[in-house]
Order: sequence, then structure tokens, then C-alpha cells
Amino acid sequence: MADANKRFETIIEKLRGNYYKITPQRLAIAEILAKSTGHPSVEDIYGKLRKDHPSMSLATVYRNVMLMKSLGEILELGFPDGSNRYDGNKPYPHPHIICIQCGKIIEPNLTTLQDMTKEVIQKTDFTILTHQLNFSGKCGDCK
Amino acid sequence: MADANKRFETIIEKLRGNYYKITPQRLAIAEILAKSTGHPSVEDIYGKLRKDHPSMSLATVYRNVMLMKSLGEILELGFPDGSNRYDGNKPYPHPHIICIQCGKIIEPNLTTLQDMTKEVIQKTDFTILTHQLNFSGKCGDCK
DNA sequence: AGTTAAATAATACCGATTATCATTTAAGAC
DNA sequence: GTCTTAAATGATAATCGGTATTATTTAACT
Repeated sequence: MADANKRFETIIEKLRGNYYKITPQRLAIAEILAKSTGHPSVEDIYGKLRKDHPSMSLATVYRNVMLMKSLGEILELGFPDGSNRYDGNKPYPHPHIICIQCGKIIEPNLTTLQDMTKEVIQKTDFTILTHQLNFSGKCGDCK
Repeated sequence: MADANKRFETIIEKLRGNYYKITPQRLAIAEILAKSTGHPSVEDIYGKLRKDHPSMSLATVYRNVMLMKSLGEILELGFPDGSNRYDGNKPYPHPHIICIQCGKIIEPNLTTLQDMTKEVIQKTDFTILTHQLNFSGKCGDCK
């Protein structure tokens, strides 16, 4: 929770530092993203906002999620099924393992990822800016 | 090209083996997927078909691309920008490196990928069925 | 050639996202 | 605290990729 507050402050400071206005809508959206432990979709975020901010427009949620993403403060997860979800806690690329049955997601710490990035740099002439790494399968409970 | 013909035959045999009818539309779609060296979208495939099969419906292209995908004969690539593209040559998961400027795609052979899959299996209780691995950056020509 | 279930063409529909635009408001100047 | 103004918002229309529907056609097997 202390972490979540810090993330929230970081997001707001990034907005302020880029001369974006600090609106109640932005505070509410940033708070949900910073505090959510899962990977909410835009609709999920919109749903959570409805009780405290019943007049908030869905378009505002889309606009601000995109804004925070473009500022590098939240990570967009393009899932194999085509849905987009967001991570406000770890805004840098990291691997996900998704259960195709129950939807559970875990985020393993893979030491070999460093080696692979090195191999890519060594074998190509690309400057790598980001990556996406998802495994799909069945979790222990579902198989 | 010999490879492409072999892939084409493999796809058609897979259809035949599962009692799907061999229609001129399926032959044409399979041919394009087997022979294309890039990563065409459904619209790309539809566009290429229009000259020889002007009456083909876009829905038929969608249906058959999905069918061949479900039979494991083509790979769907969910790109970071949200677009779906297809690979009829290498229907198994493999890494892609995408240039965000010119769109060039290369498919490196990463020896460390085996190690990483092992690490995932060892660190989780998941049965891994597939994966998705894309790097984004700028290629040598674009930077 | 005849039969029949599957496949197709045409198009309506759907859900996620984006664009438009009139109205409201945060932030800085006074 | 009020004023000003550009930015942000709410409401909603438009767009776009993909799916569903349905009448018609056809591949595969008698």
C-alpha cells in the first residue's frame, strides 16, 4: 500500500511535470491504476469509478489511460485474446504467464531474460526499445 | 519455393484429413499463406485475392484464416499496435523483432529461448502451451 | 445425374476505440 | 478572490476489425 501511494505520487508528478492539469478525474484514474494489483481493462477502471464519480465519461478514462501510457507510467498488456489490460504498478516490460482456463496471471522473475536480450542485441543491428513476452497454458489448479 | 509448395500441400492435406471440403477459395487462401514471405493481415490476403477471385467475400477469408489457425497450420501474430498478422510458413511460435519506424520484421534464432522456457517450467506449476515474444525497436537502417 | 450437408457471398451486427464539439474548469495573472 | 484562457471533460456519433445471419451454391459421395 505504501508502494501504491508512491506510484500514485509518481504518476501525478509526471503529469504535473509535463504541464498537464491535475483534474479530479485524473486523480481518480491514477489512484485506481496505482492501487490495483491485477491487470484492469479500461472497462474495469470505468466500472470502479462509477460509484465515486458517476458522471465520468468512458472517453475520459480512455484518454487518460492513453496519456499515462504515453508518459511511460503504465504498461499496456496486449493479450493473446486481443484484449488490452493495464499495469500501473510495474510500468516496464515484464513477462506474464496466463492461464487460458481461469485467466490467472503470474509475473515470474526470469533470470534468463537478460541473456536473451543480450543475444538479440548481439545477433541484430536493432536498438531494442521494448518487448512483450507472454506464455499461455494451464495453471496447476486448472489442469 | 519448393518449401512453399510443400507448405501448401501440408495445409491442404490437413484440411482434407479433417474432412473439410477443398474449395477453390480455400486453395487460393492456402496458396497465398504458404507462399507469402512476409506477415500478411486478413486485408492483405483479401487484396491479393481480388484479381483472381473478384467475387470472394471478406468473411470467407476471415473464416478460413481462423480455420487454418485452429488446425495449427498458420500462426497468428498479435502485434504491439493491435493488428493481427499471419505466418503460413512457420506455424509454430517464434520470436519477432519489429522496427517501429519502417515496419521491417526479422525472426532471429535465439538459443537462450530454450533456457527461458525451462526456467518458466521450473519456476511455475503451469503447463505451457504456447508463447509470444516480440521485441520492438529501430533497425540499423532507421536509426 | 442426384442428394445433402457444408461452404460461400452479401450484408447486418457488435464491441472496442477514436473523433467531434459544446460546455466546464484548472492554473496562472492580476 | 476574480478574470482569462487554453486544456479537459461529457455526451455521443463515427469508425474499424471482426463475427453472425441467411439465402444460395457447391464439393463429395451415392
